[in-house]
Amino acid sequence: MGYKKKHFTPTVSIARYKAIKSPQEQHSVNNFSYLATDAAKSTSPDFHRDANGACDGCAIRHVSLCNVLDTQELGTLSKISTDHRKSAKQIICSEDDPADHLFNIHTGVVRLSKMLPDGRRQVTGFLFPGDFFGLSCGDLYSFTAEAVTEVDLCRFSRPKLRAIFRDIPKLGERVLDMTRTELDASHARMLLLGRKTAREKLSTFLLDMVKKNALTPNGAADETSDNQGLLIDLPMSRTDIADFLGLTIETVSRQFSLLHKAGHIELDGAHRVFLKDPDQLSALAEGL
Amino acid sequence: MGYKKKHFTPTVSIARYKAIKSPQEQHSVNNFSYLATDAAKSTSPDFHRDANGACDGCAIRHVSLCNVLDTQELGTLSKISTDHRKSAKQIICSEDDPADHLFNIHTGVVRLSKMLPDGRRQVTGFLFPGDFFGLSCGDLYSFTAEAVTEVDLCRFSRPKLRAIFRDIPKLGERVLDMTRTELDASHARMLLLGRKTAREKLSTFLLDMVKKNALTPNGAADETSDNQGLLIDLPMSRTDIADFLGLTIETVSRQFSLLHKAGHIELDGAHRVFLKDPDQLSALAEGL
DNA sequence: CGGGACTTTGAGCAAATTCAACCATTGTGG
DNA sequence: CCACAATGGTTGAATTTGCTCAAAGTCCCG
Repeated sequence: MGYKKKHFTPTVSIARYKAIKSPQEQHSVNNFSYLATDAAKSTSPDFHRDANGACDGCAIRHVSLCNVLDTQELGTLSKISTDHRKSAKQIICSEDDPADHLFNIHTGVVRLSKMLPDGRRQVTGFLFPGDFFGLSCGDLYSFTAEAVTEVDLCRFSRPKLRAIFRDIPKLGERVLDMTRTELDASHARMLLLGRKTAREKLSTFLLDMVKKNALTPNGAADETSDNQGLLIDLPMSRTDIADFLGLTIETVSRQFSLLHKAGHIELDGAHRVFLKDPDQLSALAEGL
Repeated sequence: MGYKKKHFTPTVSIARYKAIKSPQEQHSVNNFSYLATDAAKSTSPDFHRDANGACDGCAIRHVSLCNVLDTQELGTLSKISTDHRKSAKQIICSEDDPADHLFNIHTGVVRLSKMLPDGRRQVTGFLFPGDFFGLSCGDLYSFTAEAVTEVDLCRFSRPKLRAIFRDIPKLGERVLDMTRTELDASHARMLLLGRKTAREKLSTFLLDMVKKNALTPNGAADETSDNQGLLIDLPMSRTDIADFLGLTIETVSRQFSLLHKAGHIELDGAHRVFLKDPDQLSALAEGL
């Protein structure tokens, strides 16, 4: 862990550092259908607005930060938001850029990451529909956000949103609650990064993804009849998983193979995993 | 690195898991004078109250969450808080205990940590005067808090505080700001835990401690005249540092020695460090 | 001055990394 | 439509960082 890159390859690292700014590469990345509602598949950027431009019909209203608002308040909020679509691999915002906007994820998966000057990367989180990001404390983003799949976002201007927080205190409370939840999760991940073995890390990750899959609107965490096993989708690449867990792609790949050989999981391609016994995996995740 | 403890030694681990509940072992831990105000050295638990029990004279009022309140609001807050003193090594609250209280640190240093069933520990943070903790999102604490030095705390009942948040929205805003800052810091630490080498970890830690020392009331981050070098105190043990950085005590100790041999630091005992060239150390911390 | 807790240092080991080769999938251009 | 280049994933061999085990040195309080 924390092995320093010895032979620094500028092309690769700079490519990763600046990521891919060009908007045309949307191919070759799995577009998990469960991650998009039918509405979101339209070409219109106003994917979740009704005829009046209001958010009433938003599919993720019940899980996102808006879920504490009544229809009228939702109207106020919808007036200061605009909708945006990003294709897979596109950058949404970059570390050290001015933090002008807050983003709320409608469909798709986003990854947040931080980088060291030599290109070593840490993925600090994968975000799913209903999650928001961009509420940095400073004036600059402290992370880079990129689309893992095709993503639909609501974007808010930070100054305007701050004013609305003043008018609707319960919105601030809601954001505080969500931020606290994030902070708790990040402490759990520190335990993972600092103290868990590769096997424990991957087991923990798979179980976390079960929860995220379950939160997805069209919920894909398929549970077989009597709770024997779970099927999950992993939209992100092995590189993303490695950078999330503080490992290399080789180690991640090997641990997948080992979990398979040990009879804990089945693999259907690289992006679909069946957890044969979640309870047993949960024990592995804790080192038991 | 997430090496799993091979030879499980129950006595040690259980001692660490349950930590030391007995209140009488206060000896042998450095009591850094700069961490305590004169008032705090009195035996009275109401160390920062004036004659009316108000917080007007509180030495950390300007850095703690109370700094957005006027005198009257401070009065409201002081009515629902009680003061507590903990000696070094005492537990303040335990993981999975009901989260009834929020704590605000007046003097001293607190560590938050999480544990795995076999005793592996991750210190998720060191807290200094003005910091607060205990605002978990669930009903149970998600961490254990222990006194590193002798500590003075204000304690608030969570339900009562929640009511006050409703009355004084700017207090909620303030807490959100502080929580955001915490979250940013925790993302930076994920980068440290997942991607930095032992030397980079320790260098980063030392520089972080400079900032914390500077925030301390009697500020001990002594800066020599023309910015050549910084002197810092490290109240925590090598074990604490190791568990904070995801390393072993041996590795931490060796890295201290190596930084010394390389001419970057001077050591005065285990708990006082002189950083000869902070800028150079800062480069080391980033892997440059 | 003595004993316990903490820290430092040394020697060998092992988990995860680096380097390298091979395999699978997918999209492109002839 | 197929060959082939490109991207991503898997597997193997050798290396290395940081860990484990062990012993000696410090510091501090009683």
